[in-house]
Amino acid sequence: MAEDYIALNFLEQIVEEDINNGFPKENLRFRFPPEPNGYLHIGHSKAICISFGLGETYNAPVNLRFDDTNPSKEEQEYVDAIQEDIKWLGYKWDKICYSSDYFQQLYDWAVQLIKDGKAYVDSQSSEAMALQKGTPTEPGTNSPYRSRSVEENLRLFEGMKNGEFAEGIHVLRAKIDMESPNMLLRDPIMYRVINKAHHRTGTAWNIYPMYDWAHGESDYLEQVSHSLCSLEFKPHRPLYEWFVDNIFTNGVKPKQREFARLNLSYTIMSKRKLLKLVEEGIVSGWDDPRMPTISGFRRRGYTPASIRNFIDAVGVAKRDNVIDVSLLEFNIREDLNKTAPRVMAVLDPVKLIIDNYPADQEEWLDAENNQEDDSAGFRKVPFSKELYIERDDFKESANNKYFRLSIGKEVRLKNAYIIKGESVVKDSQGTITEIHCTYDPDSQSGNGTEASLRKVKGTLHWVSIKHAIKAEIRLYDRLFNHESPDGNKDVDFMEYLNPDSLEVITGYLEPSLSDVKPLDIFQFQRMGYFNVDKESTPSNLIFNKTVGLRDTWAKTETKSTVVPQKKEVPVKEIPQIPALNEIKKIGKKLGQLPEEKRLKSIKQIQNLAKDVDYEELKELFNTSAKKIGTRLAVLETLIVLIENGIVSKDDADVAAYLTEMKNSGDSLLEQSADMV
RNA sequence: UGGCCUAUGGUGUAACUGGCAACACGUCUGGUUUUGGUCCAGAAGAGUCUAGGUUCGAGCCCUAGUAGGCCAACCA
Repeated sequence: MAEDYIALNFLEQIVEEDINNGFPKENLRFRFPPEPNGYLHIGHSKAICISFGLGETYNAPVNLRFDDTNPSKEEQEYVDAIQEDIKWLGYKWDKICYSSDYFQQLYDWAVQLIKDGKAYVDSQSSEAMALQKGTPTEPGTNSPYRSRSVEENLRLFEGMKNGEFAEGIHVLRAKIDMESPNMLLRDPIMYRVINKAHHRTGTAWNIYPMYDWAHGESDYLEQVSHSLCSLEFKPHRPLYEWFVDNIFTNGVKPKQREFARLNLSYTIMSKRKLLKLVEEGIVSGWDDPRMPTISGFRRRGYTPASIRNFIDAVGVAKRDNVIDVSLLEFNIREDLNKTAPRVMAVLDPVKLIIDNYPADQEEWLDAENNQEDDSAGFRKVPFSKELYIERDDFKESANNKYFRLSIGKEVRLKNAYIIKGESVVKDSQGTITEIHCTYDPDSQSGNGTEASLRKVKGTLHWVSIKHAIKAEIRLYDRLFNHESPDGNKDVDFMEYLNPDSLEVITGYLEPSLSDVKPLDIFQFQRMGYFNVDKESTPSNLIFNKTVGLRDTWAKTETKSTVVPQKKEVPVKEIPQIPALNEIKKIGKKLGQLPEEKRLKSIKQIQNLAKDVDYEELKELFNTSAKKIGTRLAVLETLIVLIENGIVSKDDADVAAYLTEMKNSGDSLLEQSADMV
């Protein structure tokens, strides 16, 4: 039993428990309930993977339900995009549902609640109602309309439905408890009048249900067993249950449970804010490759597997989290490494001339498509006298940490020959315009000669100038410069926009790339993964940089040049820990530290001690005797306070304490106490 | 000043009815390599927010703090 235990997340444990308690497995049903008012983002993919994932593991149906109860924000475009994204992720829903399908049933139930005396029509302004609602710390007060007769409520509610009232005149409220500590239970609004056409029901309705009234009832109608949502709905749960309990007759009673939503560093996850980026033209659309939307990632070259693996790695729990983008990047690299064909492309070209290669000669050499995949085969790449290589791959003179081309040194041209740097030509500005080299004709890749097997320090990618094809290359950087762009209430997230998030350059590609199709993905060797943009055409090729290769060289290089800049801890503000807490923390291990480290820690403590209040410290005088470390820290702190004249060593409590320490039987304590 | 939730290496998650704090990313070494990629081997990094308590034994249970989050839309 113990060996085959697999760690379940807390939601899986809940389902598992329910099954163990007799809930029939075949009644399991889940749902994903997006509001069609924007595109799905990477945060939604967590919710999708949770509910659809549970569906897969239990072979249970999962509904896709559009939570379309607010006609003023919702559109068909979003309905279509959402479906495409879920399908692309590889999930299949059982039924497509719409909350709007339940408008009539919801209305009938509302009438029933009115008849039961559990709902009433309120006719105050929203301001007046807000006032009566109270605050989180003060109870609310009842509406003067709270005790309207059932008949009047019924008449008014029907009038609302029939369009007899303008928006804002009347609302239907549940009659629960205006004094509840849970604000949501203070007679929540169930229906409001909205005179706007709905994307599905047209003008049939003049009243629309609020989220809380519609959601649980929709779950119940669909017989959803576990309704999983993010943590901010936790306080809604009692309301969810109140509504369901009041209309429940038989069948499965749905159960809401909440998990922490996903946050990604350096990005925002609010649909409202993403919409703003789209509307203000900061990005080209919801699917701009810089957007954290599922469609943006798709366009950027991310694969469904990479996103699902990412979500899997992230886990499910209940605490606030910020996932480092590097985890996402790891997952896309891991997936693409296995599958992406390797090609050669030069993005920042400098001309390389092979002096001893015949001017009129060209060769078509064999190149392996993917060394991670034996079945990927080979292709031909053209080689000639004049090539492009990356400007970064040459230095006139370099130390032996540099594995690339320099004068007098040898490197291999990938899939081709070993060359040796000979000379350079520069323009008047001193910029290198040509690099001249010689090649070893016997060293051709794969021909098995001794020369071809010679080890050289590095290998460069290249393209033959004559054969190269041009392409527009779009390089992306993070959209925001701040780790949590919407984490600061005082600063508008737009201020953190990275002005350099998009760079467009021209790249030179090997000719095998001339017939690519949108969304094809390649590894440009030594550079990164790139995919063909959806706007690309054969006459105007466009590639997106999906993600760079891991680059330990770039890391060591910047490290040695930028040396002193101690990597600034990302802006996340570290709260100032009160000095005494810090001391206690350090003190805890003090007893078991080796001499040298202990002295260092004590120095730290002495430093912090300046900010310690004596009264606070005094409470620690009776720390239990077995906690040597904490006792020592307290003692050292006290000594500083005495030295600074904050407290006298003749003070009764202090003197008693010092005596106790001197006779504590611990050499460290005694030693320190003796110094006073 | 109310209610609810949360607290484990830099980050994220584990630790099954209390039993040597584990995994992944990231970081650092070294090896392999015709990608400074991949792969392989290894290392450092927390003693579980604090203080008490229960227990032979606490990350887990109890009490009290502290810190952070959520809640006062006719949004979802």
